[in-house]
Amino acid sequence: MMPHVMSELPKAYEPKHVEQKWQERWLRDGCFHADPHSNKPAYSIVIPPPNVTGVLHIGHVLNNTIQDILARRARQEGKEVLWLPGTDHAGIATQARVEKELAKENPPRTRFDVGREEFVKMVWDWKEEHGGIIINQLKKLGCSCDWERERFTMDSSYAPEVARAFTELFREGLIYRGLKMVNWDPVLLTALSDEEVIMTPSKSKLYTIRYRLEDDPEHYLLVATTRPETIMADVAVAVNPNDPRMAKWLGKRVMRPLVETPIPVIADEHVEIGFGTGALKITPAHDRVDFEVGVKFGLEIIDVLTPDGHINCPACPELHGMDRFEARDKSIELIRDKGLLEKEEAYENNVGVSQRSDVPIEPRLSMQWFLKYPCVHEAADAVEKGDITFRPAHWGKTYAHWLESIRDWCISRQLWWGHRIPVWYRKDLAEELKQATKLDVQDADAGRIYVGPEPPADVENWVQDEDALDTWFSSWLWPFATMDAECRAKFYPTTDLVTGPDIIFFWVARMIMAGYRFAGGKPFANVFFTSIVRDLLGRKMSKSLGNSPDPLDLISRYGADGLRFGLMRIAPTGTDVKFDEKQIEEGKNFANKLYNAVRFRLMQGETSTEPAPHFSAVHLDILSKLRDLHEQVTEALGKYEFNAYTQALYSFFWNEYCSLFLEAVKGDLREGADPSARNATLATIDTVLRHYLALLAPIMPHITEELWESLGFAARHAGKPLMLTELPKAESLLPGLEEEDISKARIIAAALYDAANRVRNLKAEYNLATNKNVHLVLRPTLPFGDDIAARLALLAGAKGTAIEPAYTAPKGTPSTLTPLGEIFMPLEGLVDVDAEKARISKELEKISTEIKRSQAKLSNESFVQRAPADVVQQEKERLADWQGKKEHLETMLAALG
RNA sequence: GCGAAGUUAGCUCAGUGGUAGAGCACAUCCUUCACACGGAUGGGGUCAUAAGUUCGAAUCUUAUACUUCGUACCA
Repeated sequence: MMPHVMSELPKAYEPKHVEQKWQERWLRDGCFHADPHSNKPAYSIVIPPPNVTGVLHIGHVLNNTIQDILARRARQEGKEVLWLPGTDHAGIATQARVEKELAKENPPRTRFDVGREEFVKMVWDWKEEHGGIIINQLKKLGCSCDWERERFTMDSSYAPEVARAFTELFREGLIYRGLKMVNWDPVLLTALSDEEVIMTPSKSKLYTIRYRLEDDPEHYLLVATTRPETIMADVAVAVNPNDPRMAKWLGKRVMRPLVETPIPVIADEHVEIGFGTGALKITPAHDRVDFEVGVKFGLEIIDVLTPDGHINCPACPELHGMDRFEARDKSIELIRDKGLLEKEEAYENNVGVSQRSDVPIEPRLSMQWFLKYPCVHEAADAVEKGDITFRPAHWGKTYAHWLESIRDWCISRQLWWGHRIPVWYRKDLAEELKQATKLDVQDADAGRIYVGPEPPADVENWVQDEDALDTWFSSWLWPFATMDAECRAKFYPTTDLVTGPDIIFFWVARMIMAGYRFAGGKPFANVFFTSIVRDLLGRKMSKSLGNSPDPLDLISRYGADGLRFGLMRIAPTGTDVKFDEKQIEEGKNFANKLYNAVRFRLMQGETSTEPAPHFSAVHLDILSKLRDLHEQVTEALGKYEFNAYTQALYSFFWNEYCSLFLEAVKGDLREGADPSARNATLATIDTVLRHYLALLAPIMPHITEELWESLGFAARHAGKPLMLTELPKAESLLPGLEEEDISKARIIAAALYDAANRVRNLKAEYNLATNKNVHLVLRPTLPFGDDIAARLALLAGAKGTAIEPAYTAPKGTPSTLTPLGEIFMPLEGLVDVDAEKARISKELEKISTEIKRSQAKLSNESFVQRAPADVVQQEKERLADWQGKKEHLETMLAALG
């Protein structure tokens, strides 16, 4: 590349075209493709499949950037990498999406108007048309997934796995149909699992109601409730048998306040003595605990609610047909009118809310399919014993706790979109089977029902179950159901799983169980739980709050690389992260810095990949720091510390390379410079860039690829893209050098940079403009190379540095003590003795406090005796250093008179 | 109720026993031929509070307060 061409490059980096170009090229060249026949060691990740209805949000960016870093780094390390992408059919969300479209039609329609078959077809059509959105967004982020292997949880290759899993678990007796209390969503009209119900503290009222004694209406029992609208379904009042105040009521009967009927007072330990009035109304149809009590006492179950949450109680015409919340107020009105309301008070309790529809769920007695979880012990052991590693480790506790108190999973949903339950009922027994309170493998053996991945041969004599399976019943198979036999042989179990801790039960725990049950072992070796991204007020990102930044918008303004880098830089390993767009801007600024540093190199002519000859301490210094960077990067990634990884890359490049090294060597590149200095500097730059771009590539894949090519490095690797080029070895830096020489060089370089800082500082103290060219005189105390004085002048913004071991400064000349030696800054005719006196006095003051502190420490007997020798030694040196400075300043002050 | 994580500069966060850090923001200066998406300098912190362990604590222990999350059958 010719210099004059490069200098025509724009001054600011424009990510848009570069990123698009490389995304296309990577795809064109099949760079993301995983080869199951490769003899390289395998590295694999399956993507947590986003909902097919989803659009990319900032959580996805965090999650997938991490996966991409891991995958890209693994490729550089010579692994055969599979990152398997795909989407989840997301039963409820997707069905709701299409139902919404139907409702918008004129006239509006429901799925029942359309019919099951037609409706499912409509959802498929919708999926084909809109389902690719999030996949395309992931591509824009630069994700290096093997897109040829994109999977969908309802693919023709995936669905049979789901049915097979169901069938096997059924045959094993782990799946059964039963009439049980479930969480019922009155809006979506389906059962939900316990995990889909969010317990939400909410403000409600606690009503205390009088239940009159059957034989003696003047006396009444007080009962507290938050749900008076279900009072017509009361079948008993329970008190604690150990409650002395309640003993007299036992065996009596009281009148139910609405739809008046006598009901018994029974004794049950469930009732807490100190709470409320000590008496609990028992409504078995509408409360989980009450249901258990009802079963225990053989009580009647009276259901007074319709599936959609309206009162169904013709015996109470005032409430019949009313919405459950309106009925709550109305029922209290009726009770008050009867003089049966003792009091009402404000109250806060936990209400179960549907995760999907956001309305309070109803406990409801319902016929559903349930799963007793398989391989619970194996799953618990795997994490407990470290066969699967959780990071951060503390999530293991949450996981173990859930497994300990695990309850059967309600897996049937009253939906149409999803995997239909692979169960068929004999037509001639249909009515009988419908009523059966329990169906299991015995009924299949008896030929009453049929369960299998394929429909029964004489399907016309059977009728299939209407329900679909919970979406998670398909996603829990994801790590292996997405792979064919060949792929499984190479890539299962997967290496890493990267996901949010919010789906530890929904997904992670269930996948582990499924792995042991169906795939012969754990599904992954490591789980990395990301932080949850919040807004600056600490709130969760949500559509309704409108606080969720659009990643596509961020990409268009900061570049995908900038977004990735900025986000990683603030993503801590264990806690939540507050999203601040300023941080993303940092990522963009960094990309620009990198681009310009490379542009600067390109202006100097062609690059080479020859090893760098070492000309000066500054060259050795930067190469040695680069070697450290290799180590830091490897260590940080090994510990999944992505912010440490990013921070190390950032500070090496910006501070060490650009601010110090490049500024120190610029003189070598100017006209008339020593040719060997020029060669050494260019070769060092090329070496640094070659290694650095490779280290940075996993997190900023596009810009590094572009610069790698511009610098001509790709051409030297047979045109291979950086992403497929093996990582340069740290050991190739500084070959054949003694560590002692390297550390000497680092000491000199550090002294140089420190001295430059002190001079700049001195200039600022004298209010000299940065661009004011002063002269420096150095009285050296450290042996260093010939080039150092010139570099000092360059770094400090001086015209030159004269080395004069016997220099005597004119009175009042500003000076500073540096590790290189004493540096004077003669100012022609501008010496302000008073100002200099003041400056020195101020500095002396600071130093005195440091000396005092240090002396106090060293005169402490127990410190000197008990602290390790090196710490004491260090403290002594520190004190000596301060004292030297003090003497120097005092001499100067004295000289000023 | 129980459990977990957190509390460090105005903001977002690093920092696990030995002189408190980064970036942003702020103030002053600089458009010097890679970069103003930049450079230089500077101000700014009783490391939530209290007690303890230690020669020495942001760091280890314990308690307290607050924040967030998970979990529990409280009408």
